[in-house]
Amino acid sequence: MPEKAATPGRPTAFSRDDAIEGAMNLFWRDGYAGVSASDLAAAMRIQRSSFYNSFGSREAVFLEALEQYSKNAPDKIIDRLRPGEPVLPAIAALFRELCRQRAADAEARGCLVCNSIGELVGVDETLGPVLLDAANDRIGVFERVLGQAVAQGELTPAGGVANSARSLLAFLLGINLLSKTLHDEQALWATCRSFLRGFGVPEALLDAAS
Amino acid sequence: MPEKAATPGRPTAFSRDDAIEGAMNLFWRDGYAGVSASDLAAAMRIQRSSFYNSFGSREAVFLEALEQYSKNAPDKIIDRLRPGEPVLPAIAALFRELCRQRAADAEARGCLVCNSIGELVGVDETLGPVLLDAANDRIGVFERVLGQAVAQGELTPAGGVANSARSLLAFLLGINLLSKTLHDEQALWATCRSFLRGFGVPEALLDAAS
DNA sequence: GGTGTTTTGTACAGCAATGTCCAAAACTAG
DNA sequence: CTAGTTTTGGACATTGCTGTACAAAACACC
Repeated sequence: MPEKAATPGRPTAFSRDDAIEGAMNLFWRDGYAGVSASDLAAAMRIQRSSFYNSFGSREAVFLEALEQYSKNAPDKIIDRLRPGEPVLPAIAALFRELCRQRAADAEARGCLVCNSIGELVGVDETLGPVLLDAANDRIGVFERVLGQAVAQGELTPAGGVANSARSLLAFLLGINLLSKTLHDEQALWATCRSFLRGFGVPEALLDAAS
Repeated sequence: MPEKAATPGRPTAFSRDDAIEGAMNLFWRDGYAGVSASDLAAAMRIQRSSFYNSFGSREAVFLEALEQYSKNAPDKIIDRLRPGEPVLPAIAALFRELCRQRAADAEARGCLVCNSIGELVGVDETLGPVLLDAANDRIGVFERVLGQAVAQGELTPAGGVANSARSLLAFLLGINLLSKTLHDEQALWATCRSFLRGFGVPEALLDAAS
């Protein structure tokens, strides 16, 4: 029961969740380096002192924003896949939904995680490894579900499951980047179809996802 | 004959080409926002005033650095393709060489153009459109050579040449991003092979490129 | 050697970001 | 009402970056 926890002291004048949401949208559009503590405080409509008091640092907020982002990311379709469930329709649905969301974003911000990998891996001492782990986790998930697909007879990847998983992630990263320059949903989806066909997804499943 | 052009006035105490090269390496590793005019001047081993005098702005140097980068980029293999020449071996060679270069980079900086697209498109008023054009140009080149491949009977892309070109670019962008987190050359190449196989490149050509 | 031209070193003022500090405010518990 | 706790608004000093200005330096040409 998450009632108001009856904390002592003066209550915060802002919703923490809304603040993180606002921070996430800023990072998403302008990147980590492009957002200052002042920007964050302004977006949260609080003073900088309150910001430092409640969050500690830009870094900490970024990590919370990343978690917030991951909760609503299109990839959840894959994460939720149970043994026995068909895999390929979920993969097709993932890309279909991705195209929808990326094209619907008027600011064409792409994917927060992909953007951050490009910006921070190898550059930021603390955040870099976090994003590296995120990438590797995703490869792990893909390997798992692709293994499941093979076991269920949906797929026969010639180069092995591990390489298929990595190439799937590479294309996913790429389409997210490409969505910054290509805003037409149908063109994005047609591009994904082209890839997925070669990947081994039957035409009928692609049609079904359309 | 590019002799010393016998200019009037005091000669510059630094090599402009070396300076651009140094700037490029900085932008490559730290991104556009991560490099200040002071950083650039320091890397060029000149004063900031000389920097402003010779280059004008960070933006101008970045554009020159981009051109410098493009001259040595792995994609040149494709640009140089002539009508009549086989296309698929060149594509395989492109990715093979890409894996080599990305894995050889101890700093794992990925691709300058890809990084910059992620950082600047939709964010920077001036540089964003430049990078957008670069992406579209690349799609154009891919369309052209894929059309050539079809005409020469090397390939039969089911979804059409345009979508194949875009998916090729998407994967290229993705593998460049992925190379920031995956430094093993063989793993990268195996990932590319997995993609290229689905793309329609015969196994024999992939073996030949290895 | 003198003149004209361009780079160089140094300095300057303006601006924005950072992190910290503190008194006042707003609430809870007793 | 009082005591304890936490947030808030505002202020502070520090730092780094920006763009410009200017005199001195280093060259070409005549």
